[in-house]
Amino acid sequence: MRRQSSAADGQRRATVTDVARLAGVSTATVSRVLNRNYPVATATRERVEEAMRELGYVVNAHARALAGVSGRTVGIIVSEVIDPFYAYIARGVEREAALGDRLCLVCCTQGDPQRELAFIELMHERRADAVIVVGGSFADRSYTTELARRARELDAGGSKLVLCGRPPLDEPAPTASVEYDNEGGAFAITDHLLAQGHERILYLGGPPALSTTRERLAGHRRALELRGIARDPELEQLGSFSRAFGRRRMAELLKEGPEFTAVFAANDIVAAGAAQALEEAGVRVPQDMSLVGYDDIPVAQELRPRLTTVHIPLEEMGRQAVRLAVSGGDEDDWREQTTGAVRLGTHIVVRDSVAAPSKHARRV
Amino acid sequence: MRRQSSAADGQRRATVTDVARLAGVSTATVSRVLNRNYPVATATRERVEEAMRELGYVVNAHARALAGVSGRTVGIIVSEVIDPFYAYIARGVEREAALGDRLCLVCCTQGDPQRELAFIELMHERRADAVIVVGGSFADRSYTTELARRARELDAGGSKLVLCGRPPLDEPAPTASVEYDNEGGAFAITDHLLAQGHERILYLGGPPALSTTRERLAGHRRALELRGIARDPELEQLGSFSRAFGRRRMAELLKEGPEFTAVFAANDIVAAGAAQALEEAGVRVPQDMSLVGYDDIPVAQELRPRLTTVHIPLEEMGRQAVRLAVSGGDEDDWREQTTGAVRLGTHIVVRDSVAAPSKHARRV
DNA sequence: GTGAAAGCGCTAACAT
DNA sequence: ATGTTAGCGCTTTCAC
Repeated sequence: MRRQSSAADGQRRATVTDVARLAGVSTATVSRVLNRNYPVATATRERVEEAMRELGYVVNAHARALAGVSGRTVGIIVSEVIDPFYAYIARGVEREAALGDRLCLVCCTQGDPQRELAFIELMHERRADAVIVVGGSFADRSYTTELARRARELDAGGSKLVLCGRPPLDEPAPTASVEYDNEGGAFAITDHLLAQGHERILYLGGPPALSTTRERLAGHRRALELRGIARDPELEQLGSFSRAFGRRRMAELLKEGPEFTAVFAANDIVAAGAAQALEEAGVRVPQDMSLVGYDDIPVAQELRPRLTTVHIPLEEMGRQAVRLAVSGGDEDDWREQTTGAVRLGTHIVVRDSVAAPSKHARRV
Repeated sequence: MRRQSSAADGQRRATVTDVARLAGVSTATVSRVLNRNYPVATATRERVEEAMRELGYVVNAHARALAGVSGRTVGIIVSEVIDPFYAYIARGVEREAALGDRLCLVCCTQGDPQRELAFIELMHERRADAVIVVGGSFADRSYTTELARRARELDAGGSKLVLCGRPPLDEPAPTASVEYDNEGGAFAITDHLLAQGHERILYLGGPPALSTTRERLAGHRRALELRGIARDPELEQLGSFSRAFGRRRMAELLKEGPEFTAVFAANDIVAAGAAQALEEAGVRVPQDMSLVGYDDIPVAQELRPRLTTVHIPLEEMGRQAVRLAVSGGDEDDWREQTTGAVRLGTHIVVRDSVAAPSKHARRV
């Protein structure tokens, strides 16, 4: 015997057939009142609706999807939902999806590329209209190949893989992408520091292999070069994006490291950690040391002094990601291949954590 | 003609039938290698797997669900994903769901009860194994009735509605619930203030009609009573849970309001706003004014002075919510009705924002 | 305006 | 170990 319901006892949900019988009509009619996409006599409609109410009928989205209508779902894959960077993007995705009457399937990789791949597959199985992978990626050859394969499979089914906040695949593959001017933001904020007279700037944090780090570092270096400042490897202290890293490394460097008058933290979280280390070491910001971050998440405004950082239109990125992937909701596709790409701007927001370098030695 | 695919061109995804044909076996066999729940000759299995690879076959979760297997989905409804309170719970839900190979459907109500109801329906349509509604609720009669109805419908289908961080429905309904000792936490932290000698404590923020507010306020009042301190309506300044509210109302009260030596912000966000107003008014924390919050989200540690607040096991609440709802994954139900309820403890975490009231007038 | 019937892709008896 | 087949619940021609 087939298991009718997953619960302990064998209740059965009402189906269109039940509704049809009770209302004395055919299932086709029930379907028509359900979808209100076809004329149905008012009297009939009311009888059907009454029957549905009486039976506590709830349409089965799986059956509906199987019968050919879109599942109205978009998948979003982030590394961590409590990280504001991802959370804001997720919010944009959710809101835009909701506008198109879509629900979001979300999952967290916790930074594991293998999980990311597995989740893409899971969402494909669920026939998501789009699968949005968010955040930087590691430049691993076999990983990229796998990703491209998934993109092709998805595309072959009329779905789309969207890269959000990461560079396109080397390999050609049918993906859409939403980027932000990462390199430009890093360039701008470094230049801001340079303009204040800083020449020895510490770049702190960020996983070395992550695209996000590579791009920010590239912008930073370009700004240095443009002002004719030699790059000092000792001043590039990569690591991770954690608060703990920012605090620990900053403390170590303060104790025994190269000279510098400003810190460019790879993101605001790292900046928060660095700020704490600075505070604990009695180094005043910005008088003794300037500090900037990246991302402009809420903590930047909570720190004292308030953190000068680079703003990224995170929520908008999320929105664009779904717009790019789902061509106009119910309407028929207005273009052959919607394999688009958008690139949003970033800009620095000046707050209180930067000042001209102090004349005195910064070493305590 | 039926629309085979939603994309511009009419590609068709490979199905079990295609795989079966290419591998020269029956669809049953394909299904068997797919679910690895039945013996299949190694040679056959390899042939089938090869065929799948060749065809880029990806199983259709809808068809599978329709054929009787669980959709392996849990729904979670929060008011806002970027709010750490919800985000941490969501993380717990996601992680626990992932352990059972389930994906999360998440959506945001932005505080609108109507949207909440609508989302529950949507998730029911998708046959989620459980639907978890997170956060406080408004004590609206008709809303409660509707919620109870949804709970019954869900239950009738073998699914479950889980109330997470909110009190049970007045009306009897088949729901599971995960609560935290909200009243107790409020009692404890108020008592902490009282023990330091504060007698005039301002309770600031929180929507008056929200269950969360009611419970916290109740704990606050109980602590006052127990110490024989008369309650002063002027010292209960409810409002919202926003940072902006905390800042604005605090500023107003500082200018022209009742006397008080300590502030109990309804949550950490409000506390952050209040802290800013205090800072702007030149009132020092904790020397001139003590300040506490509720929730223990990251900002509490970022504020200076670090905020004394009440810790809630948010992530654990999320985990419990799914455990309660999904009885042991694949195994058959080991109990009749899993309509359980758990209540987790809260505790205050003492940091640096509280001191004994100053002898001098606090008014500036 | 409404009904009959053919699938959609998969799983699970039931045979063999 | 593998094949046959009957649904799962819905939408959608095609008739009437």
